[in-house]
Amino acid sequence: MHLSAQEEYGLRCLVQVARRCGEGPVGIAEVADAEGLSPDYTAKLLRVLRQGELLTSTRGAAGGYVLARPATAISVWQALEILGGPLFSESLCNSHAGLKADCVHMGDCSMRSMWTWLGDAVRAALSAISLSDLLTSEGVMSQRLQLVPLPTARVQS
Amino acid sequence: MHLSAQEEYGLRCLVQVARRCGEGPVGIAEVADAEGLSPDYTAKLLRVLRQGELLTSTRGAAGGYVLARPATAISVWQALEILGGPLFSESLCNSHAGLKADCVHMGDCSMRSMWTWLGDAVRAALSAISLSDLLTSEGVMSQRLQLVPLPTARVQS
DNA sequence: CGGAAACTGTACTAATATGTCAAGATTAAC
DNA sequence: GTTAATCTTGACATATTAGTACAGTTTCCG
Repeated sequence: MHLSAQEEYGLRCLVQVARRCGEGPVGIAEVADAEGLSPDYTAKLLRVLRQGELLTSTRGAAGGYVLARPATAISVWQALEILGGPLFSESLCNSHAGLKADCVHMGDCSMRSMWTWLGDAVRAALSAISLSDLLTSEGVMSQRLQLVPLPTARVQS
Repeated sequence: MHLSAQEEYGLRCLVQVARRCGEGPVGIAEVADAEGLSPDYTAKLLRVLRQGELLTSTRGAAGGYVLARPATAISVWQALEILGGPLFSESLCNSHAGLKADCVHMGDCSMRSMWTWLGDAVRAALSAISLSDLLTSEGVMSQRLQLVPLPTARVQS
């Protein structure tokens, strides 16, 4: 269970645009420089975010990207969904059927409950964090998150 | 943020062994058949689990695998850690430095707080679910998990 | 206009993950 | 002992993901 490169870098690029909100369109070169990525790769990531309707672009000289909505109205979850898809969905069952046409557990699968539950939990957690929340320092962010109790799930046996 | 094939299939193979606990060593062919995977691939997955010390094997005729510990003493998290590594660790920063030697956010990174927090939450949640919990039906599992409140994180702005 | 700045699209190469294969090693049973 | 069943290992082929390259299009500005 890993973050993909596109999710990690894509989110960082999105935050860079958010950080410059109100200063006019942000150029690819500017974001690339701020993140230490190649302009070509940065262009690709910003393109994905634009196609996902999280950014809008203006072309031509002095062009660039701006957020499609206020930073408070874009959640980390929305960004991740566009950059890498959901943690768990019914497609996991379809794509992990092994050699068979359908997964052997299609009828009844205790793991499916677990993944669905975990996916819901992660989605809920990351939906509550907006891009604007990330425009702070690590210390402040850490403190804010500490105010939230961790999900100490305990299965009732 | 996806489950890797090794995590998904590996966990399923581990559960198959757990399910046959007490019936003597479980063969690769038996697990492969139960999961609809090729014997070769199944062998690879069981190997990883053995190297991670979740299974022990006996070689030769009538050989096979058994759990290294009782099913109640193996958590889903432990299995996932062996099969695919952690969701987030310091290595994410090192491996996502872009073109630079170090990540440009090495000093201060609000996202690092977030990933650490999420990683801790997922670890806590999956550490509380044991292999024996998965030896039930989807309906029962679903009900049990419903008793657990989802982590409805809310960042205090 | 004409040229420079800047995004767009597609194709390509490189790295990683997925899954297969074959030869080797160990044990039970006869 | 010999044989057959069974795990072990490392190398390999394939698929997916990561990242690069470059020619094309749009807009600003003189």
